[in-house]
Amino acid sequence: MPRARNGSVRDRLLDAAIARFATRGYAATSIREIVEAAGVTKPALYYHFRSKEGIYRAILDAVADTIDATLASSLSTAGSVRERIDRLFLAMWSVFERRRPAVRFLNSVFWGPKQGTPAFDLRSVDRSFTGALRALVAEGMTSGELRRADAGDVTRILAAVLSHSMDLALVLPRQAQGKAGLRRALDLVFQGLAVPPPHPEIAP
Amino acid sequence: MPRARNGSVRDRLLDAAIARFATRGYAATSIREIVEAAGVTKPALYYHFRSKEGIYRAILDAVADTIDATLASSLSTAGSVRERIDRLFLAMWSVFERRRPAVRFLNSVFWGPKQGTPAFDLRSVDRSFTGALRALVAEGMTSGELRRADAGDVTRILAAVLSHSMDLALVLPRQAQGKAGLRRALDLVFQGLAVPPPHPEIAP
DNA sequence: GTCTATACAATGATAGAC
DNA sequence: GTCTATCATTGTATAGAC
Repeated sequence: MPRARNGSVRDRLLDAAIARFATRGYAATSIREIVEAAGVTKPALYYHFRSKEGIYRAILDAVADTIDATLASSLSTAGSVRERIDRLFLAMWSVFERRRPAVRFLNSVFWGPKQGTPAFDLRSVDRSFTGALRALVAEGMTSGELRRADAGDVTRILAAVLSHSMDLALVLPRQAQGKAGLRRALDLVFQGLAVPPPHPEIAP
Repeated sequence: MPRARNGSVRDRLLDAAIARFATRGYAATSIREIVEAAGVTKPALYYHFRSKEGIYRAILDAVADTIDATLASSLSTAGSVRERIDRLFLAMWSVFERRRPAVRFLNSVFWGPKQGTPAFDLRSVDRSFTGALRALVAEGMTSGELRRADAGDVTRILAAVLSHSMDLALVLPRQAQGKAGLRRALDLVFQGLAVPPPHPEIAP
């Protein structure tokens, strides 16, 4: 007999599937596990999502939409380029904290092996984010706020910092530094890790 | 009838399993796929590795050993801290290029969801690398070569750059920049992305 | 919309011959 | 060491009652 739970059957199925897909992976998660965790039976899942692939797509669609919306709403042009990059990254971090299992799942789909899943193209989400960041970087170079360098290189470094912060929080929480650590990391990459050489004007 | 191939049956099984585990994941890869790709039958795999888990462990053991050995052999104390960090990273990049599928698999085991696999602790490999890098960072701060900051923060930034370079090469090869890109990224993070403020000594 | 019961394919693993 | 043949289990999915 199914156990009574809060929320609609559909939402409980989604939550259960997200949790399992995120921690055990898509291929290793069975329909049986999902429906038991949701407190329903198999036909309920097939009624709402048609197939295992169906619930997979529903999850990815939703989280991709969340990210796109966050991106769109955090791209105001107020402030310096540095301030706008900070704002973008902290908005992404908030999504990550609010929807941790879903973001973890999306991350594993994007970077991980194809676990017998049909192609679900997340590159458009990546392009939206990378494109926005790269535009900010290019603007910073034009305005003289950022050092002139390859805009792609700089974009990749910034993306690496955000991505690695999330990965650490997911896999090695004891090493993770949270939002404050992300801020410190941004400070460091903008400032540079090396001690700067003496300024040319005061050299003999 | 099994197809004749080069190499021992054991090695062919390992190669086939690595390729499948790296691209499709552990859980989504069946014994049948592995043995067919290797040109042998199932009992051959069970003879050499006892179980699916056995071949999984054999692969991870081997690649973890390779990384540990690379780490140990690239830690000479010659040169500046910056030169030694470059040397360490480029050595890791070489392992990555030589054993791309195996490293990809190891990466997915470390960062990805547990795909129904028993615990295989790769944290010791991570600690070896992170520990060596962090020691270099601390030395650079003591000697005045690196800006004083939290050594953990700096270590994480450097690790992020290496990790993200590899991830890009695996998943988005068109965006990846290879070894030269890794060098440029290191230059940028040491130098800093921002234009430095005017030197204090020449300020009014 | 959700259930009970079940169909049917694929999987990990093994016995026993050679 | 490697094969053929086979097994028990698990997996996705569906029919039909309510």
